[in-house]
Amino acid sequence: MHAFNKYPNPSVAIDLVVFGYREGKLNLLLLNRKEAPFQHSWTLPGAFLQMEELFQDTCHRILRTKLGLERFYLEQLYSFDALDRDPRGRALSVSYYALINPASYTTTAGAMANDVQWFPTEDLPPLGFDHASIVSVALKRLRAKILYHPVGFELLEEAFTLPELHQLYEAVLGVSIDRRNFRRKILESGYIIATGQKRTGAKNRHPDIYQFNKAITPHQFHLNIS
Amino acid sequence: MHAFNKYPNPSVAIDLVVFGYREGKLNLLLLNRKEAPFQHSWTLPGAFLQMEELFQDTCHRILRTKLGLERFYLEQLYSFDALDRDPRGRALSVSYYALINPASYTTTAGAMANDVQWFPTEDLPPLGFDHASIVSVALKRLRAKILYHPVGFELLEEAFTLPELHQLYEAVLGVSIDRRNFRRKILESGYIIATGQKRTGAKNRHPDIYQFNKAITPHQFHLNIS
DNA sequence: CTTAATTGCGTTATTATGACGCAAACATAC
DNA sequence: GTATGTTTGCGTCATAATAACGCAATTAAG
Repeated sequence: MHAFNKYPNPSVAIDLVVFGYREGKLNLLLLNRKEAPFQHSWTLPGAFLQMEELFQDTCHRILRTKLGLERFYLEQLYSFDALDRDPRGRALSVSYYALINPASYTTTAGAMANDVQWFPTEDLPPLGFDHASIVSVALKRLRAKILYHPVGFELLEEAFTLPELHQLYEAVLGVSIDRRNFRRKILESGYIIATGQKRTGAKNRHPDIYQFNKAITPHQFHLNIS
Repeated sequence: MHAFNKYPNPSVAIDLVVFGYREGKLNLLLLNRKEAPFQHSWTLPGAFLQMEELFQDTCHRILRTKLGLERFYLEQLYSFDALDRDPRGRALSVSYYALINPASYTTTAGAMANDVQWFPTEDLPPLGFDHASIVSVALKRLRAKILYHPVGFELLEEAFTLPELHQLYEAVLGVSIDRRNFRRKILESGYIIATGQKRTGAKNRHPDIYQFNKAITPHQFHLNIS
């Protein structure tokens, strides 16, 4: 496999915006770079696209090998092209975003895992390269997507309660949503099914445990947050 | 400007899905290739990204120089990465879609303009490369976008009537929309303003002429087609 | 001055939404 | 066992949005 046009080609990086929901807040997995440029700066985990790789292959390489993540939702975000986005020379970034459940993430599994840390999205450190713009686009995309498509579940355990899902939506969107109307909308969508079990332990009423309904045909629902 | 990572880099093509509204139908501008690969096949107009170019620069180069288009709406669509999408070797495609008003397009202005032709989207010829998938993604995007964002106007003249806009929406979405409810929704959105003039010539009642309201603050409207 | 077609405006039944009330469930304290 | 404080689950109701129409005004042609 080889490139073929007579002009020189830019480098192509794949950068990942990895979202996780922790302690009631939307978090981002950032990497502390060990080498220049942006040494000791926080950046999005990424890698250069290899000649034989699909974008998804590179994403999997980063998520699995470098970070030690096995289960994730992955979607292409946007491609970035600023001429000066990498001080080493011309480098495009084809960026993806991933949704993971942090509980299934052991921080020691991957090659980079020790240099990686969760940050709440509302309290991010300065980011190297143009990664702040990438994060901004990713947040906008996630907030738009979660209103109409069933992606919230990707950030939770397989079994979850409606109050948990409700708090997740409030954290992601940054607004407060009426608990009872939220329940009605989500249940009417058919995307979640009760398991019959209840989450025990709390000192108040034990909420029902639900699961994502994999059997349902994909469709939009409308959460209509104003 | 130069690439810098130690591995060879893939070629990066920019491919354009150019939409136009002609004779009551949504059309696509396709290019008949003069050289291999896919000689004599219809393809999306495109070019290779040059080292100093932004994606938009390449898009403008294609639209202005090659096709002779001056006014257009342009938005990044998606990036494509199949290993075999170009028989010459590894080539990514960062694709954009453009909305233009075909009436403002003289088919002789650009370098490629003579090899270019409009095709209704529901009757496309076989396309070279992976351009059929790109078109499919573009159609999906346009149909989703036109429901909530004011992009329909980009396909019409500056001055247009509500029946024209109505037919455009029906053509793009491929569904029939109640004329009177459509009028109400669009007018309530505030995105169009009456000029006070009427389109003359028809043998029936002359419809009012409207313009896109550039002064309005961007917001979503909900056309809610089911 | 009809006729046929299209535009613009309006009505109404139905549905969806937002803002709540309230009892059931649970652990803890008494 | 009973009371208390808190959260969950279910339901109500006024209001807004929607879908499905009716109908008169407007125009050129007959």
